[in-house]
Amino acid sequence: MSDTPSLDRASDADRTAGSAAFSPLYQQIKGLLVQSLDRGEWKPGEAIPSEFELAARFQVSQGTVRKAIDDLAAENLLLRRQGKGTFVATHSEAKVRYRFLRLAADDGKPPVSGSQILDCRRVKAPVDVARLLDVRAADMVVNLRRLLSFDLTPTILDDIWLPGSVFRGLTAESLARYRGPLYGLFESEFGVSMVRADEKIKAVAATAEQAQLLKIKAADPLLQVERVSYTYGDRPMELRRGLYVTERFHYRNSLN
Amino acid sequence: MSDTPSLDRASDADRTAGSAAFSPLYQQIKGLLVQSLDRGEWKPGEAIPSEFELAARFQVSQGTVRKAIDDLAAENLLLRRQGKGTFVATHSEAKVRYRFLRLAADDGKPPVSGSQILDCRRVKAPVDVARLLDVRAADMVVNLRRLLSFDLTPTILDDIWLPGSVFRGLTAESLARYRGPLYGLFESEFGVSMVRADEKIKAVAATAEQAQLLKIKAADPLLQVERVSYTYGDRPMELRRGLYVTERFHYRNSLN
DNA sequence: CAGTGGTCTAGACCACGTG
DNA sequence: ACGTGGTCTAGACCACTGC
Repeated sequence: MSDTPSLDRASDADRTAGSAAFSPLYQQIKGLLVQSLDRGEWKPGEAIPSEFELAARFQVSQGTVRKAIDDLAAENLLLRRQGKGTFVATHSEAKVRYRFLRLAADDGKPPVSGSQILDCRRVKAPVDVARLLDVRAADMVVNLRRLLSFDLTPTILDDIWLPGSVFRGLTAESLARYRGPLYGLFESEFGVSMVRADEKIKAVAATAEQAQLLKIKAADPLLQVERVSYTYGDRPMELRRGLYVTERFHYRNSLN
Repeated sequence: MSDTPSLDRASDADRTAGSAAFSPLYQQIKGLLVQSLDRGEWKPGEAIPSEFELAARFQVSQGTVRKAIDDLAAENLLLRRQGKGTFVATHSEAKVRYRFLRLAADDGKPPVSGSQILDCRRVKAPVDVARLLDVRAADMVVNLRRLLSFDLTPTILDDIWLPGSVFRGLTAESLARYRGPLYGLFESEFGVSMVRADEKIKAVAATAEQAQLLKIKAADPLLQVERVSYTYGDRPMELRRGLYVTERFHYRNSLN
């Protein structure tokens, strides 16, 4: 456990020579911290060891550990709290949920939301899904369909795909029992933390079936959002295709 | 010019007492740097003084200046280039343009783009525009409408509003002559650097007029993007309402 | 070779949260 | 009172760029 991990601490000669594998100490520390997060050494919501402890473990100065943590905090993997410690980010926090739930009411009032599971099956991965989730086409995936309502109005129709090898035991029943964000369930039940996601957004016309579920008219405009979510180490863990009714809601975004 | 700006350098006693106006030195430096950027002391694309020069000017250590610059680089106001210096970000760089142009081709090929100015007028600010641009309703604003084509296909219909006091002398003629991104023109001709923007996105059905301009059918789905852009100091400088045809293009986004 | 930003270290002190 | 992260400083050396 507390054996010293091997750092490519280049000698002065190595660095001068510009060895190919050179990378700054703090980035190597960063990698080791992500590995620890990935293997669940510290769980979401828990505190990680103090900067001085980590400095001692890795045999570097506290300042170097600090720079590694600064980076991970900027990437929202960790959360610093002055006087208390540094904590593993979790989707239980409102702040994190907000990063992944971009639909907001036009009038600004936070809506009351409800979820209805339509379907939950295990199937062989379609080729497009397999490609995006980086699994083989023969592999099993979980396909989950649900309808989210905001203020009792059907608003989001989600079609979700998950690698079957990771999400064993995920059933419509366990989902129906669970209250709260799906990503919170993934964390607590399957040890999968979503850290980052890419989205592709289009405007489309509702099909008859979609319109019926969302209680709108066929051919009404819908926001189509295709999301690929990644866990530690940039491994894709979820493909989500959502259709949003944007009559009284909008997708908010910040360009920085 | 080189007179020492006044820093609220709290005495040890002040800091212990927890004076209300306390803010870390590096944040004060950050503020001073933004002021210099705002008043055009260093123009987009130019290098700012070295860390040591700034440290001498502000009477702080180089490390403190570094932290201020780190923050501004993270916010994309500045751009560090090892061995060369630190530069003021500019919309002439592809990297910056990409942050503000989110529409990408589904097949990944970068499209050839063209712009057609439909209209450029000065009018009294409508109330909603005045509110978002933080100007009085009696103030004049520039209203600019244009049609962007990607690969010769009409794709974006923009309705742009700018504060008239800042954008004097902006005419359809000067716009027609200009090649390149609008934000580049704002920088070079009006000294306005766009740094950040907020967007609200919906799916809507095209009106007959919109459909005609975009060469689609009436009621076809369109991506409606309302953007407020901010310059240094979070001052709103542009309201842009865009309608995107997302038949062969999509709006890309990253959730971090 | 000189100048720039990048990394790493070490130490002092402050602010915050908890006993 | 103690331990945490936050700020500030000072100095050494590395990597990259351009003269």
